Amino acid sequence: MENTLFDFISKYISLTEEEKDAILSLDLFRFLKKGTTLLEAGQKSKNSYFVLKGCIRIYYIIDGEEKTTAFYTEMDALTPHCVINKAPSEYFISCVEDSILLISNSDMEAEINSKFPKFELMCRILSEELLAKERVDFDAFKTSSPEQRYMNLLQKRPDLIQRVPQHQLASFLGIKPQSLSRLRARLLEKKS
Amino acid sequence: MENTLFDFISKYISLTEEEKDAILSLDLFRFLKKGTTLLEAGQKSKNSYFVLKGCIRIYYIIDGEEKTTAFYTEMDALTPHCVINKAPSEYFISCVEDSILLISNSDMEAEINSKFPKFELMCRILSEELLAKERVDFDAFKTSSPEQRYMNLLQKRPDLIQRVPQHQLASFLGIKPQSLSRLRARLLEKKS
DNA sequence: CTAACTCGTTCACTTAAGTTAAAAAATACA
DNA sequence: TGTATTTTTTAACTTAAGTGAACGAGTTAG
Repeated sequence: MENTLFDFISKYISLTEEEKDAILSLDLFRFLKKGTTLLEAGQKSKNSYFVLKGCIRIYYIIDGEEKTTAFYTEMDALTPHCVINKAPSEYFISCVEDSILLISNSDMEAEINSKFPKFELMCRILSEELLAKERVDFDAFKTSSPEQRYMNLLQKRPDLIQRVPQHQLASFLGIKPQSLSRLRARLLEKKS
Repeated sequence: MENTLFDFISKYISLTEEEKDAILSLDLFRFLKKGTTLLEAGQKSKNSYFVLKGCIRIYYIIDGEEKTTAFYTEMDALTPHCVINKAPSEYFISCVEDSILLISNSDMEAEINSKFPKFELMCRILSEELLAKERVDFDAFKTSSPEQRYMNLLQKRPDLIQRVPQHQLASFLGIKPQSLSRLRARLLEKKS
C-alpha cells in the first residue's frame, strides 16, 4: 500500500526515508466500502483523492438520472473541480468497489508544496501530464462513434468492463444502457 | 500585448518590474498568419503556446478527413501532448486567424521554473485549473446531445461561432458539417 | 419465503445523425 | 472582374441511437 504510493511518486521525484516517514505520519490512507459517497453535488470540499486500490467514479444526476462520466482506478489521482474553484460541486464521487484511498485536503497540500519545492514540482508535472492526456482522450471521444469508443475501451482499459456495472459504462461511453447492450450484441454478431 | 500577458499572470502571482523585463527580454512573441501550421502530426516539438490575440486549433487527419477538436483563443494556454510525453505528435495545430502568440519551449520553461519557484507555482495552479475544467467540459460533452452541445456553445463561447468555419465547429461538436447545418435549421424552425 | 428492486436484454417504434450527391452561397485570387 | 475553390445548405436514403415497455435473472429487504 505504501509501496504503491512511493512507486508512483518515484516516477516524478525521489524521496528520502525521512520524507517518506513524514508522508506516512500524516495518516492519509482511508478504507472505504463499495457505494460510499465521497462528495455530493452542491457540497463544498477541499479533498483530493489518490486511488491505491479499488475504483471510484464521478457521476451527475441529470433529470433524475445518474450519468457516470469518469472512473479512477489504481494509481489515478483526482482533484475535484469544486476544490479548485471553491464553489459547490457539480458532481458526485463514490466508490464503485471497496477501495483504499489516500485523501488529502488542499490546505495541507498548499503547506507541503510551499515547504517542499520537490513536491510542488511533482504536482506541476503530474497535472500537466494529466491535462495533456485528458485532451487526447476527449479528442478520441469526439472523433469516434459509440461502437469505436467501446472497442477502444476494450483495448485500453479491459479491466473496467469487468469491474463496472454496464449501465455506468454506458453513460461513460456517452450512450444509454439499452444502446450498449444492443451494440455488444451487434459486435458479437459481426465476429461470428 | 505585454499587458494582456501580465494581466493574465497577475491572476496567479505578482511580478516585479525586473521580472517583467526579464520575461520580455526573452522575446517570445510571434506574429502568425491565418492558416500557418504550428505543429504537424508525427512531428516532435518542445513548444508551448499562449494566445495573446487570435485563434488556433487542434486537428487530426483521420481517413483523410480533418477533425478539429479544440480551439484556443485570447488568454488560452496549450502545451501539446507530444511535448509532455516526448513522442511524435498525434495532432496538428494551426492558426484559424492571424494571431499573436507567445511561444516557449520546454527546456526554457524547466530552467525558469527551477530558478523562480513563483513561476513553478503558477504553472502548477494553472494546469490544475485547466485539468479540472477540461474534466467538466468533457463531462458536459458526454452527457448532452449534439443539439444541446451547440446551444451550450452558443451560450459559453458565442464568439467562436462567428470566427470559426462551420465545418470545423461541426467536428468540434462531434458531428458532420451536414448535421450541424441541419441542426441549425431545426433550431431556427423551433424558435418561430 | 416472498415482494420489491436492480440490472441487463430484447423489441417495436421514433428521431436524429451518417452518407452520398448536388446545388447554392461565399470567399479567395489571378 | 470573373473564375476557381471552399464552405454551407438541401435532399433522399441508410444506419444507429433514443424511448417506452416488458421480461427474466439476480439481489436485497421485510
